[in-house]
Amino acid sequence: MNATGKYNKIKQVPEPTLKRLPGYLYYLEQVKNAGVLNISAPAIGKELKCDPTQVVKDLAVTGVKGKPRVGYNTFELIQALEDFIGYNRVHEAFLIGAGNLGSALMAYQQEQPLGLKILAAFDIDNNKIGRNVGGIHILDYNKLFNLSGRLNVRIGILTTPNEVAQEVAEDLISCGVKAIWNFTSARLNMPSNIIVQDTSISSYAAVLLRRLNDAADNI
Amino acid sequence: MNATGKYNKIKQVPEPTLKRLPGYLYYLEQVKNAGVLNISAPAIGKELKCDPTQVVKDLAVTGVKGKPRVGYNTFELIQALEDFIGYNRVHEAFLIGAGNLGSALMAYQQEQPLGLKILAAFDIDNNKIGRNVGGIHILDYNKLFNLSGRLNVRIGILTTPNEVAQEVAEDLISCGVKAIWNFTSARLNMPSNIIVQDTSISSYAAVLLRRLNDAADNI
DNA sequence: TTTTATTAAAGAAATAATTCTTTATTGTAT
DNA sequence: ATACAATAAAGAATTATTTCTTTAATAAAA
Repeated sequence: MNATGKYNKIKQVPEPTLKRLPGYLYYLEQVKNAGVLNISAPAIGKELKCDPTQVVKDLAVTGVKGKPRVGYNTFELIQALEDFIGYNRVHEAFLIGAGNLGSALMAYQQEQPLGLKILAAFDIDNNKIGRNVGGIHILDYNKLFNLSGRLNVRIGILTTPNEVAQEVAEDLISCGVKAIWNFTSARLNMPSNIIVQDTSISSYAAVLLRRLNDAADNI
Repeated sequence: MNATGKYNKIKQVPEPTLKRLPGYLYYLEQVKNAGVLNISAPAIGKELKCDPTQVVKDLAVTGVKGKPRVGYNTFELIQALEDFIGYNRVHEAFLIGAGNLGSALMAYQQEQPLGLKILAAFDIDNNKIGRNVGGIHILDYNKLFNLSGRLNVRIGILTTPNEVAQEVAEDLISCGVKAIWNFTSARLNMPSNIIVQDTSISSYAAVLLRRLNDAADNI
């Protein structure tokens, strides 16, 4: 039962749509900076090389209404997309595993906002502990439990070696984390109420390599 | 017309399947190291928390045949997966943009093989040029054209700022690159014969944030 | 040897996502 | 004013992907 008092089916927005939203946002920022007040779905579709009706459907998830012959209000659309994704709220996160990938993410979020604020990073390597990457301190992993008791961090970023991924993920949820952004290749075994977002770089590499191979086969 | 002399529909393997393959491979390596000679689809499915028939369908793309009541030969399956993805061939790549993300990828591929060999990285920043990350030299971007003339590199990894992504991508294809692994948020405008693999970190962040928000709505 | 349980493989059904079609709206031009 | 063209929105059809069902094969047990 939700706030409206009705049992309504939770119609989750499809993942492909969600993934396209930051792309629209990036383009719309450009458009806004160019001083364009209104933009139509066909115009967006043409620029982003995708179907205009798909643009309309994707943008509809934000609830913003466009006007025929005018399009959407650029500013309103940007605002709505940011709201919908969650960029206008503060999402605090811990990062575990300050290796290459972890450090990169810490540095990256400085220049490219991802909508989350990494409060601290944790590692077990004494060479890393105490250092600072992208404004984020790397702390001893043992301090995770103590620190999470005081803060209410709901997002854990997992950039550890594959071997310890499951173990660390379990630690994170025992610290109150509700969503895990998993960059390892390990498939995590988590309770159903925990959100796991797998982002395996090697998966993308595999797709690329295979597609290249397909192309070579069909010359 | 292909090698068999028949016009057969190029049935591309679905992207979701391709993305799952490295996961199987990672798990199978573990299993092999544990000395297990045969493994069944239900066993894999149970461990990886996915449908056993999907495992069967996914593995079928490699052409490996399993035996009823026995499963698949672990070694044969690993070999076939590596072959199918393309890990057993050398895929040379150039990386453009040795910033945070680019450097991370260079360092990362040392410890976590992605099936490709980054021959060199390029940047326009004099502070980066001449340095070495993960065994890869960072060269002046102007040298790209000269170097690509001598080497036959088919993969370009794009980790530049969004603003120059399109321009650099065009340079890459004029250098003979056939596939672009695009880490920027820019939507690239490329000829249809060029393979573009978009891997936007912010897309994943967006999905995670939204799902977390969905969960909060339904408490 | 015969039965039984397990499993891969192939096909069917269901679901999810995209693309296509129609309708209604609205600003612009006549 | 009136007609026209462009466009958002809603729904239908198509396509892709996943899940379910059936079948056939095979090793192990009786």
